[in-house]
Amino acid sequence: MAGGAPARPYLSGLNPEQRDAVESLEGPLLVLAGAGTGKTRVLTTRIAHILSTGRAYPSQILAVTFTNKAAREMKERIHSMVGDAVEGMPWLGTFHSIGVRILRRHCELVGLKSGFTILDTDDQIRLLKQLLAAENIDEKRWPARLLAATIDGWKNRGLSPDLVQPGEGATFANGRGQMLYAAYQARLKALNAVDFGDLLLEGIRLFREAPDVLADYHRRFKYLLVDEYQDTNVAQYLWLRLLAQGSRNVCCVGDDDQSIYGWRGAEVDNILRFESDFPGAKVIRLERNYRSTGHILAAASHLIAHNAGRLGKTLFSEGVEGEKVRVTGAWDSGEEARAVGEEIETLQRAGHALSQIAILVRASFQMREFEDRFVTLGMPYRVIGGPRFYERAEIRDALAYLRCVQSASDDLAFERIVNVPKRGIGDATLKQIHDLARAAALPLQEAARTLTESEELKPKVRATLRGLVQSFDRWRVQARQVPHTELAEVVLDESGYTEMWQKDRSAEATGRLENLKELVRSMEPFENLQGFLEHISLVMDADKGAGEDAVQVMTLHSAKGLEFDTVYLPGWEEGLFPHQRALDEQGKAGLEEERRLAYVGLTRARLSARVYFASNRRIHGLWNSTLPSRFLDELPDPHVQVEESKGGFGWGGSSYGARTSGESRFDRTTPFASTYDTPGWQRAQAARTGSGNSSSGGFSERGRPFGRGAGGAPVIEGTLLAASTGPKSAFAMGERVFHLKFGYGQVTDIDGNKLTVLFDKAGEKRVLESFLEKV
DNA sequence: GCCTAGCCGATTTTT
DNA sequence: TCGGCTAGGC
Repeated sequence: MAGGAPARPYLSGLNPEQRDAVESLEGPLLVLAGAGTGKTRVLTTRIAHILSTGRAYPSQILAVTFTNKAAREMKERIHSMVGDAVEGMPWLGTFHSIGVRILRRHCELVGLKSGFTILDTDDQIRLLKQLLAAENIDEKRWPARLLAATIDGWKNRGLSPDLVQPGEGATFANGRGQMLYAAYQARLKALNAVDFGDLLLEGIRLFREAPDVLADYHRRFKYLLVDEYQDTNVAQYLWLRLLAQGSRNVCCVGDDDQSIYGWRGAEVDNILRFESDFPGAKVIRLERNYRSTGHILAAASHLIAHNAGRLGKTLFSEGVEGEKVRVTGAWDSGEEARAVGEEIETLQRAGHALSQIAILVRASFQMREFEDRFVTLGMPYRVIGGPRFYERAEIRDALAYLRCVQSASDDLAFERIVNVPKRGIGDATLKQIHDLARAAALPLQEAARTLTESEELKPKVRATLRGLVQSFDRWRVQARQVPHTELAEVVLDESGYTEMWQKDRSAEATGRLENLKELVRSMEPFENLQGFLEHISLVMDADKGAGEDAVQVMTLHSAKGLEFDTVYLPGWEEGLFPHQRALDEQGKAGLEEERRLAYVGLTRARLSARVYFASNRRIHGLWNSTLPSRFLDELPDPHVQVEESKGGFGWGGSSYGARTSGESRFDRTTPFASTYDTPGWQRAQAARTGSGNSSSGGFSERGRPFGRGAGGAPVIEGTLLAASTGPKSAFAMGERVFHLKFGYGQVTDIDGNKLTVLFDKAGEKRVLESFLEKV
């Protein structure tokens, strides 16, 4: 086979480094893949290469990602290269889904029974609340959330209760943290349940305590691949290292400059240490960027160069220089949103696809202002992130019902729905059920049954509780007779759950009912209820409405791995970005992670990156005067263009031209001199709203100083508007031009900064001048 | 057992 | 400023 060297079409089109990364199959390999350097392509091609050279069967490849989305995409891309062979890759998935898969096969070895349940954060917190109550710990002072986070932190670091340092265990509830952790683990075992952290931790324990099991996996996995290695935490690292000790053919792909999840346990150290962890490891750097234009790449590279402790990469591109990174100051967050909204309208009129425009914010509260603006403008937008489908209350309630049907011993599920919809079974009754359950060592459902057979409950409560228990009995019988989707409908109807939302007059109720229908629909591909439930806790994200043409609004964190033609980066102000808390809690490390976040933001842009900052922002309801982010000063002059916000009031600082040494480009040169209730401000407010009512605005009573300096742009709106109409086009009719996406073409019409170009390949398009290069 | 007024806290998020 | 959660009244 090797001699015949059949044509390998998938290898063509790879650059030399990428090709090296694909073909270096033996031994440990670290691929340092900068932003936009074709990392996913390398991973998927490598798998295709392993398969098509016959070095391993699909079932002998372990490929791990962090998110289901990444796993799905990888699967799709491999499929497009090697076809159905990918169907035989059971070990392509997230750390957690592979973790469960392994645990399910050997659960008895770690003290779990088959069919154990996986708790999500919500269940986890309810469990911890019970523990805290049992220990008489004031939940006000020591919230269950905090304990959950602490325990998660320990699990992320691979620490079981006995390994937690006594000093650390003392941090929660006056030294009872460790004890609570141990108690929590004991409760989980009793419930035959695990949480997300356990999926890895118990796996590690399994491998350590059952060497023959580990050896079996060593024989099985000939090749291991890990995506986003910079995001792995200690537990994932340990888990992986144990598995990789077999073949040692482990390939980790990542970018230390894009490590932005330190706060949830990711250890950049894992990637920095790779070479010492895996002696003889080969390191390949992917530095050729295929995504962004020259100015954007240069700006991002200079920014990230301010971080110490990097492995260091120098990204370069062979593309056009493109447009400079634009930095725009706005007076306040409202003006920021208005300016962005206006720009997007212009782009839209020029034929720019809205789905190729993204607004990336540091914190989700920033989204609101943009949403409000878009609603006013009638601009289609889509918020990415937020509560996911399976996290919604109605979905979890529905799932809890189904879990109760599936397993009469699922206490957490029973507890969740015993009084949803309200049936008059309150805390007092629940406590009785609990007490009996504990005393008789029964599941809650059985304890409830026993209780209804006694005289202890009031007749009314007794009847409803008995009704519920009998319903579950009935549904369990039906589960064996009707398809699981039908069963779900029956359960939701007969339990009164659907009715509860039908009666609800609130705005969200219709959406919730929709979601319930969607849930039932999503059950269809599964064979039975059990199969569905096993899957649901780990893999359930509805990627609905991805196709529509709308502006994408999301946090910087959720933008990682994505790319857009035009990216807006608002809110670059000290305190917000870098975020004050990151600085307070993590110091220099926090600052560097924030800087990586800025780097991630900039490198999402293909053609245009537009940074904004506001001089005034409302935080927790109070107006604060803010300073431009230090990151702005770290953007190199030659690649940046600084502007005042159009059609507004600017940011109130000096003009940016005169920068003397040591001084920020954005330092204010004039001290605060005025207040919100100056005639100028009121006139401006009136002009802006068009109402002419000078008492509108609502800021005046605060009497905050504002920083409009004499050196700033003119205050009168009209002046700036006139200026923003812009100079004549730099292009001439008939001129040859280049566009990064459409290629070469000829200018056929000029309308301000919007040009019509007849492209050689793409035909006639209306495009913005800034996307064009002279040739 | 349910309803509602007041209090507290308010980055980032996957599984 | 706003929303989620808790305690206390009915």
